[in-house]
Amino acid sequence: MKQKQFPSTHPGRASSHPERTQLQEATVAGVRNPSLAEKRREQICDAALELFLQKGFASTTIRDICARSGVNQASIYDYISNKNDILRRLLNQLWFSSGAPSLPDLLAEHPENTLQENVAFYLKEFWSKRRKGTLLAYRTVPHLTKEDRKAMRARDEQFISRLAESIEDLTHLPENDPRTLIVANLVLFMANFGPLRDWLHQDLDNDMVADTVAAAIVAMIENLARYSPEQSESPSIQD
Amino acid sequence: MKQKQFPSTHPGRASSHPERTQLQEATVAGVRNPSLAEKRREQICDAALELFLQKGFASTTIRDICARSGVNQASIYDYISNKNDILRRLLNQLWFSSGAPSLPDLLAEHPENTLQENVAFYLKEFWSKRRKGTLLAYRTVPHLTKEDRKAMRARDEQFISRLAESIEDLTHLPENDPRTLIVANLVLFMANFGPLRDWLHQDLDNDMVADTVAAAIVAMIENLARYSPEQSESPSIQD
DNA sequence: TGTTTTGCCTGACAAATGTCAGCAAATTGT
DNA sequence: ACAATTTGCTGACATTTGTCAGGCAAAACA
Repeated sequence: MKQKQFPSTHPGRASSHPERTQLQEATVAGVRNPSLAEKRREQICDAALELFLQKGFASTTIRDICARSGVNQASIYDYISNKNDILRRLLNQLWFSSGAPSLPDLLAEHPENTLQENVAFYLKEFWSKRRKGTLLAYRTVPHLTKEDRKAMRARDEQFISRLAESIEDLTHLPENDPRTLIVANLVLFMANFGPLRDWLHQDLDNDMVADTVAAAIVAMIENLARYSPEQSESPSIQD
Repeated sequence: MKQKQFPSTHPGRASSHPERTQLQEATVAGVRNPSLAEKRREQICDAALELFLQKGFASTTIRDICARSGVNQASIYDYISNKNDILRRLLNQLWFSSGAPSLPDLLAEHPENTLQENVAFYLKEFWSKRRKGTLLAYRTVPHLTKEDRKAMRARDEQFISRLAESIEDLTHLPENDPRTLIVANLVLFMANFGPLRDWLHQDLDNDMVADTVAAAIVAMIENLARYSPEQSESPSIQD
């Protein structure tokens, strides 16, 4: 109940994993029953997410979260170790393990579709499954530690380099051409387009936006391929 | 010194201007000398901006701002009326009157350049002149009032519809085709690309990114033009 | 039924925060 | 040099905040 126990007090331990694939969650020993603890943590995180998106992290109080989740102000510390811990747990589930697909996987699994179709599908999935994660991440950067930011960037860069490889294949650009990286960045960025802009713009049809953006991405990639050194004439992008 | 005087206590007055073109700044009568007041306000805003971007709005305290700007904790209220007022003043100068050019103007003033050159120039200017404004805006949304958000959106939408008109001209798409609007949105969004992503990615050459993004935008627009109903064969985009 | 365990909650504390009253210091005008 | 005005500042206020100690009731167990 009272005694919390912090993870990896061994200082050398954390850095033995060179790339952490998640953010460190404090282990809290307030409540014995693990399934109950999990259930409460879910309540807490659900409430916190809504509030963080609505009012921002810093001006959401523990009292707000308790009121909304129905958990008592004292009890909450039996399930989470502090306010930042809630944020980390949220990012773990929304940023690191959101159900959003990856474009390279999609291309490999559905070669029967055109590039444009696959990209459009990818965008729609991403926008619906990662909306909140993206919003939360972009808005709470200042409240994250340097290490957490680094872990998040690492995750993104992993996506991006896989994407860059795909683009390399599509365009036949050489491996060291930085433009594949840039375009990969751009694609990921456009995948964020919906969530990030929705505070500004909510009156456009989502599917049509996705289709237009997909067309734009395809045009981008085709344009890159057109100036590839290996194939200067209309390369075969359609797979 | 002590007496503050708040603007437009007449409730009906503010809404007589249908589109406010800035955010409401409280008039503070603490200090008589207007140039001194302006100088102090600048100190305060400069310090506040750095801190807001570093630590976020809510967790930056008035004491932080005072320490950094050299203004006394009590005196600060002789120059600004409250913490939110600082944010509004910052957004007024960084969002509403940043020196960033508009792409339609650029196209009109420099018809001797290619579309790609103009777009690339636009992006570089935007990224350098509007970087902080964009970051600040996107991160502080939750702390703005509904009216303020509306005013900011209005500003953006004004840009976007002018841009959509330009794209209409370039692509010869009909006026009611929503894709021009979507592409205009995308262009503005990509103009935000640099600032927003720099917490994730700082190791790419800025100019090369701008050139590649410009190429992507041009490809997007050409692609749109290619399927325009009026000109189905390679339309003349180069001006 | 009596005891022990487990989860919940009332109440509170120390620290931090936005805000300012009222006075001291400096500047200005004469 | 003096008075009047303008600016700067010490110190403090009421609140809000994150966090928890310690007790209480219900459930599990004997």
